[in-house]
Amino acid sequence: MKRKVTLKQIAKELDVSISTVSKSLKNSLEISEDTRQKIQAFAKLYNYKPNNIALSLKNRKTKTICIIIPEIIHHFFATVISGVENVANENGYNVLVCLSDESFDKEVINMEMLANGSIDGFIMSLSKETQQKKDFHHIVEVINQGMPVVMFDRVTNDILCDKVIIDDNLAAFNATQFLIDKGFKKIALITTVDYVSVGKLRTQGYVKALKNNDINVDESLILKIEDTENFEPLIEDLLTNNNLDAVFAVNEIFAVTAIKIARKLNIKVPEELSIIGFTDGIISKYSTPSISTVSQNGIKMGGKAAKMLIERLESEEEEDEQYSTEVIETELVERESTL
Amino acid sequence: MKRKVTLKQIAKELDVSISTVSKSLKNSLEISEDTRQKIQAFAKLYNYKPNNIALSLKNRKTKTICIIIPEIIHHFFATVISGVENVANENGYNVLVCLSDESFDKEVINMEMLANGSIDGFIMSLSKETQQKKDFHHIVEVINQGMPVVMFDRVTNDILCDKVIIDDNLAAFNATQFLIDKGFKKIALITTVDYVSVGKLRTQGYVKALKNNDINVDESLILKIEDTENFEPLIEDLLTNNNLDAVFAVNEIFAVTAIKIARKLNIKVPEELSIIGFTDGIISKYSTPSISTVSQNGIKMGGKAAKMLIERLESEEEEDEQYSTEVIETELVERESTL
DNA sequence: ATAAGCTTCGAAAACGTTTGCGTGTTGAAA
DNA sequence: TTTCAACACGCAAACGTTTTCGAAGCTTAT
Repeated sequence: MKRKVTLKQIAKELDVSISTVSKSLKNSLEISEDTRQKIQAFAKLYNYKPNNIALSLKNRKTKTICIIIPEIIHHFFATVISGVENVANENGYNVLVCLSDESFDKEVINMEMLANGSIDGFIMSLSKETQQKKDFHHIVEVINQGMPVVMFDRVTNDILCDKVIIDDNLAAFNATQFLIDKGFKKIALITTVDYVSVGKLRTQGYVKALKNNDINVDESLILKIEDTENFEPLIEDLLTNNNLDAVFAVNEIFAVTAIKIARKLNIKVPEELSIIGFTDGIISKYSTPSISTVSQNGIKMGGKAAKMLIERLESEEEEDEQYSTEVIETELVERESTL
Repeated sequence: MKRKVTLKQIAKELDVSISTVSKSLKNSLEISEDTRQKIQAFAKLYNYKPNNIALSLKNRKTKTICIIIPEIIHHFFATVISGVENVANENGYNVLVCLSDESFDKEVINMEMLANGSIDGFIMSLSKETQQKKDFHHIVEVINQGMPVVMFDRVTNDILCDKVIIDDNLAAFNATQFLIDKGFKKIALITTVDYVSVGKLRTQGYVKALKNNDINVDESLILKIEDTENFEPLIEDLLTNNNLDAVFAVNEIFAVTAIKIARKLNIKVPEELSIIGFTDGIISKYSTPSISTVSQNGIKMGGKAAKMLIERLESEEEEDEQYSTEVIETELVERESTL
């Protein structure tokens, strides 16, 4: 087992100074052709690679960015990571992944732990708990230290920084309008409780679409699901007690569960009930019937977030303080669950 | 914007030496009560946190482990990451995620890039291309440098290191036996090409179960799918041309696709055809009918891998060279797709 | 032969820590 | 008054780089 070789060891072995070795390896003209070649050959032989940690310390940048997400097993977040990884790698950055598990404390701990020079910047989506508490001091602190933060998907207006989102309101509006255009009147909404920013926005879009078409907003058709809840009975009630034309669900799980329950109740999808979901994940694609859904392109979202972060990192020093919010366009993917 | 405060700055401000500050913050008895308190108060006020990079350089350990996986959008790998993250965090480690995209080159680049002090150890699952080429020099090199590597799921016997796997052969055997016990004779297998280690093992388990029960192994019932292939027509042929009793698929996608095609061909699942999948992901759970499947506990697998790696890191220097292979037990989850 | 100008290299600082050891000051004991 | 601990603190090295600057040694021109 041969440990990593350092400049110092090469220098000693070849009886030159450390600086000569360093310069030779960077092909500096200061060093004579002879010594340069000799040193380079030796370095190659021993497979010299500069120590990244030392470089990080010297350059005060780690070429590492951290992405903090609530859950990695949500397909959407996995795709975002994938997008981040892509453009990060292209630019020579590594990606540290932290999971908040929807917990405020874990989010805080992670950020504080890494804000000490370990990484160059954050990409993050807020945990539910953080959104509920509306406590963002940890993020403010990090930003105040001069570390750039890019928020995506679950963002907040209380923080000034770069953001990349989809227009949840508009996307939900469009999905609802799509159903209305099919001639449906009794359209139910299965959504999350309001403190989840995206859930709230999607609810607003749904309501707006109904109102725009002079359809009465029937609160009993709006099912707000608490996170921990066993929601299947609730959906079953919703489908049983109302003679619905269609359902708009703000995520895949709700949508596919609605389908499952419809089947159980002998309600034919899409013949008797159309269903639209949100998030174009594996479930929507492979469900039978496959689910029409609002596709948020996670890869694109992650890629954009990484790009914004890296640009801010490289531009450096200029302190734009001109934060921007990018909106990733969504797309309605029509599949089998809608007429 | 106040940049991070360092020992040096505190020292200057309080007119003491750097070492006094450092020792005070570590509550060293060398320093008088007075100075200690003064310095600690000052440090707290300015929210001093030691620079991790500097510590990493000094200690020659980064408290970061890297997990290299082929794809993050595969639910199984996402759960493994989740498991790794859990126990890593518990032990004060961070997790760097690298995606090989099933590419040999990306795997090599990632490893070489990080083997220079950036991380303390690797957890990895081989890319398909690497398995095909059987070129593991990059892994050998890393290990030879004294950096521990733990392989999981897609492993190879050509490398000596800690491993955590499931008994793919046995799990496939059990799944097949389960179908045989139901009285099925014509059992098809939908699997991957042989160079994917787990695919090969699962195929072997299937064959072994048939032979064990004196059932003729009909090669035309074994469908080996190339990665890039458009496999739907192949599965359709398989289902059309054979009057099958059951199908064993080595992953979720194959299983759910088989269901989809069966529905299209008006073959009722499970009444006329039973289907068992592999990997207990969301698809299996939310598909209709939901899919009976061999569950590999990704969380457990990742957790175990992280534990093994960290133990090796902390034991340190002892150079056990006693590598072990942990087998995570699988479980057959019965759902609606089997009689 | 000497000054000037290259070429070629090394010393040292810097990044931010930790820590063994040396040193100066104090107080008390002799 | 001298001596000697104990106490409180600073120096400096080390981790592995990069880079500025200075200093040799050599060649060339005067």
